[in-house]
Amino acid sequence: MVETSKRAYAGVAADDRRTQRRERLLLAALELFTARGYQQTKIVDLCTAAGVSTRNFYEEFQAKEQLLLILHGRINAQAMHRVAARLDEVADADARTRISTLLDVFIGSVTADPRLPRLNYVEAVGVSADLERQHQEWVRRWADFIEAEARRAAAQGDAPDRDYRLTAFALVGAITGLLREWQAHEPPLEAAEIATEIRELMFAAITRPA
Amino acid sequence: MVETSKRAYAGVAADDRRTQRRERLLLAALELFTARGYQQTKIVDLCTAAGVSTRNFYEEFQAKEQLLLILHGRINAQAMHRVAARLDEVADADARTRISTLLDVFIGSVTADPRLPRLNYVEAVGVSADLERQHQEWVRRWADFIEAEARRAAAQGDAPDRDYRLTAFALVGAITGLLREWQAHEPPLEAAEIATEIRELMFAAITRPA
DNA sequence: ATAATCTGACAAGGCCGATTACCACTTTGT
DNA sequence: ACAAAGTGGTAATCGGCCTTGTCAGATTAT
Repeated sequence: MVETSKRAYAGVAADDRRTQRRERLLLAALELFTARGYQQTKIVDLCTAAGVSTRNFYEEFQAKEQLLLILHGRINAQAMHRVAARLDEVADADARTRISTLLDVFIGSVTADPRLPRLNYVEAVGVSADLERQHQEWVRRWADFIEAEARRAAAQGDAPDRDYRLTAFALVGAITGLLREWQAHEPPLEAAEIATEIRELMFAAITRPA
Repeated sequence: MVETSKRAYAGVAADDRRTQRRERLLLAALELFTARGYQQTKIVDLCTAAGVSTRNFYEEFQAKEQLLLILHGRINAQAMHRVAARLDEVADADARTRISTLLDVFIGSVTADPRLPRLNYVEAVGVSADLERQHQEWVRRWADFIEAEARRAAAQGDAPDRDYRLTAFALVGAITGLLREWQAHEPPLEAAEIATEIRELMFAAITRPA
């Protein structure tokens, strides 16, 4: 498809320049998709903002949707990576501590930049079947995560022993909904209050009598 | 813009035929938007499915988006109307009964046809600024509703006296998330189980200690 | 220095779909 | 029955934007 370049150019290896262009295009996509909307963003706009030519665009990506898929995946993957890493550090803490940690890290990761929840919970919705599949896959993973914590709490006697599948889905929805609201609400909501609300809600949901 | 017709035609008043065409177009829109996706649905597709000409389309609507706005508004309005009516019937019941009623009616109304949640929670997301505004407006109304029930529960001593604003938003998100999952999940989820989960979650969220 | 190679800007081609002009046909009032 | 008015389908127009071809200039190896 794209020929591999043979030699360095402008002092930088060709591959390096290509990855730089990729990143600049992804950056521009995050900015424009969330500012004007995904549909409203034209490929020329992306290229102008990224400082590359339309020709370059097609050397790196097949279509606009690919940018959205990559960004959506990255945002989720980065958040999950951070959460998992942090949870490892509190491996043998009690349920309440672990759940608090999980949520603080997640909310912190996604509210660091308002464009992140905007992209994931607004712009990336209903775009294509592929994107819907990817969304569902991530919802499943997050639900697995929450379910595992609930089971852990149950094993420690802090929660009843029951099926937490739907509870996990509901909690993912609650988080998503609050973050979608957060990035659009006027006047602005406090990220810290969102985190508190979610923490209390999740704790109540898990410890409620079966 | 559109001239008012002066006299009856084909045995039916012109206005009647127009409203019939409107309804057929809206029906076709609900079907096609949820089956192929909003963006993928072309105006000619709508006209073919509804059995009207493209000419007729522009006599009734300014643009495709208007159909989406109307459908989105209708689905919400109808659900809210049913919920409100039903809640009036149990005006002096206890908090638990009222919340159960609220949720059963709502979930029942929206899961009666899988296309409804699909349209409202997938296809109508991130389409335009107008639609986002309308979405936010409905989220606000539903949150008001839930908040009012929570306050009522607090007044009856069934829940602590605190600020329920964020809890209400979170619960709207939980419902939305579960319904979005419901309409896409393979194998299918049971609407009744969704209703149960939401009921217990909401009850736990409201009665949790402040 | 020069040929070979690579790069990026520009613009033209081409497609798709929204919008409207036209016109043949149907219905109604006299 | 006939003229006036209303109607709806077809097809042509129009514009936007994705996609790729071209070419002049920059860079490198010999």
